[in-house]
Amino acid sequence: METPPTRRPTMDDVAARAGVSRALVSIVFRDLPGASGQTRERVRAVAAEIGYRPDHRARLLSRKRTHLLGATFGVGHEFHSDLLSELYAAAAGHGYELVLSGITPGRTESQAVQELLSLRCDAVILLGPTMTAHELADIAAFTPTTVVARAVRATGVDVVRTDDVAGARLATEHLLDLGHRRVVHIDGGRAPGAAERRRGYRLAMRGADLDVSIIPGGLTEDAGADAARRLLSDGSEAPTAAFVFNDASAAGFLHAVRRAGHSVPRELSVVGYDDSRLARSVWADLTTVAQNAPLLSESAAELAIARLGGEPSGAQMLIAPRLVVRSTTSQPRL
Amino acid sequence: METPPTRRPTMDDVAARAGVSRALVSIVFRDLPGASGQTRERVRAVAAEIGYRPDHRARLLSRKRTHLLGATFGVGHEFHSDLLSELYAAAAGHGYELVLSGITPGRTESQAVQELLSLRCDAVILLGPTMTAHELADIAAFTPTTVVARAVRATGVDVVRTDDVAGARLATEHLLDLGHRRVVHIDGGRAPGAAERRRGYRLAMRGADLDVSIIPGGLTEDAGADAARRLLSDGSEAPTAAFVFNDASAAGFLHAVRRAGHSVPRELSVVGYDDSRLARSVWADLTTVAQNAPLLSESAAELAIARLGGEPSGAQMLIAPRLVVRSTTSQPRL
DNA sequence: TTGAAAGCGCTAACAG
DNA sequence: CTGTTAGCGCTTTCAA
Repeated sequence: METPPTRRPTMDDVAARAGVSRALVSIVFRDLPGASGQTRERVRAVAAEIGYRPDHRARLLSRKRTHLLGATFGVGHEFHSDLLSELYAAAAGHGYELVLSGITPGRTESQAVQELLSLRCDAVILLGPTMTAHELADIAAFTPTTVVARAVRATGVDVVRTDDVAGARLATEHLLDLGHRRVVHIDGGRAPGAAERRRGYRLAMRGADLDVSIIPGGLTEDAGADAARRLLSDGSEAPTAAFVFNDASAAGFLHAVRRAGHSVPRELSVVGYDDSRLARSVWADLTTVAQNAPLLSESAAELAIARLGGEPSGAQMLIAPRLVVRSTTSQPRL
Repeated sequence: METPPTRRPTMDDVAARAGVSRALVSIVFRDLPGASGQTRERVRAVAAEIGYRPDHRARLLSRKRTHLLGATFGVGHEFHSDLLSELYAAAAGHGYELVLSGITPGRTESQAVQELLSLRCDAVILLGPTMTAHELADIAAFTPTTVVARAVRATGVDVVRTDDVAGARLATEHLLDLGHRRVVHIDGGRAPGAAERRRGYRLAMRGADLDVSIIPGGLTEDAGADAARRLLSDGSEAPTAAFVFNDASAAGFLHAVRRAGHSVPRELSVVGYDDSRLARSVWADLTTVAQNAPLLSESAAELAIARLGGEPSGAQMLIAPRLVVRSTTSQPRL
């Protein structure tokens, strides 16, 4: 076993040892034309021998374009993780590298973005940012900026997001198609996407000439459970189906409903939103609406890169979601 | 609104405009002694005015130590997310910066590590790596390496992990303390940690002079459900409690048991492992064993940094887990 | 094909 | 307190 060298080998070391110039080594490592096959092999062999790896920092510094795509994401946010996986693939597919910057309770969105900017990322992709349109515009003034999964209009920023109106329609119309007539919506209050989902629900109900009934909800299991309790103790005519803002809330809702002795889907059908791990669990096995993570990511990467190519900004791209039918929906009991 | 400049301002621009030397600007931005309060203010003001931000790449390149801590993690891995949050805090607390490198289906562990190495991170922290001890040793030969949440012995690498033997004992003894005597363990096969958990279970049972009964399981809900079905259809005397390898498997187990008409915890107590989101859901509300993510992360960061200070490698640090009692365990029915 | 020279934007070590 | 002088390890001309 080799003893660790005091200094990591540099391109010069490789060049010297291989008996060529440093520029040549650079060419070989970037797979550019300008070196004979023989030379290439020799250079690579020498590099491997002395354990040389190109220094990323130096490379970035000397290039005009860094070919770095920066992405901020919520650490622990399930959906962001899905997006990141695809983003890695999309970036690589376009010859870019992805640099991550996580947002945690102790690390603000702004800090996360600043890190990416000081690395001189060519463009930044922000997953579900919560900052103001103004702050976003400030960032976009210096760096091509693409926002994913949030509806905003800010000068200079591109937006890619799921068509939540369509998603809510999909969910609601699924219930209507099954024959339900009294369908309620447990909403997400002021959460991002909540307004769109209410709208989609309303459109579907009105389209079928049915009464709209929106119950205040939230994003958590507790919120869903609360809504269920209120709904069940309500004197009015009981609904036969509910479309809930997201999976977490739907899970709480589901649990409370079953707890109260009602059978799902026999007495009440339930649809969630997000297709999260929870929705897929054997217990919930929830009918839900899935966002198209691969397409969202691919589109975001493409938009960002297009901007680098001089494309004008301001795109607002809507991606269609799809319905995932599981076991919490069925025809209403006669 | 200002038009975006063609070229980002550099330290020289700030220096020129503030009428000072570049070195001074550098001092101001690094908060080093050697500049008057007045000068500091003026420099900062000018910098803000022309929109200057220090260039990270250049900074890294010129420093001997990069003060970068690299971390690889499984994108979408819930527990890794917990660790990352804490790692960000721990790194910042020690004056280091954290660089993330994600592992996805399309991006191997090795690629992820290589990226960190080519950024010249001072040290790398690998969350639950699956590579061989040999591969780990190869990395550690060049860069201080700390492995988190996996039991390995590789020359040059430090390891921080949860004491799974203790965790399994905790879980089993909780059941014994409640008065259970027929306690089975649904194991995790060859998964990391499975051997330790079997061992902890065995120790606890033998310590109480009880019969050991280990049922082959796995890591998924399906595996847990399968194990439950096998257990229930088994002719032998039914157990009153089960300690399951992890929360996912426990959830599947739980569901299958209830499906079969048995009441949890009245007829059968269940304990999981991990304290995942699933365990906390209103539905499962699973008694489980929680790893100490903050301490794991803090320890990993400290070990890594200690190594940079010349500390010898090879530490094997065990962190104590803790029991989280929820609603799936109770005294056995009389 | 190859080599020499000039940066990229910063930090570091000294001399004023 | 301030300025000068070297690099850090690579890419990028431009000539040979």
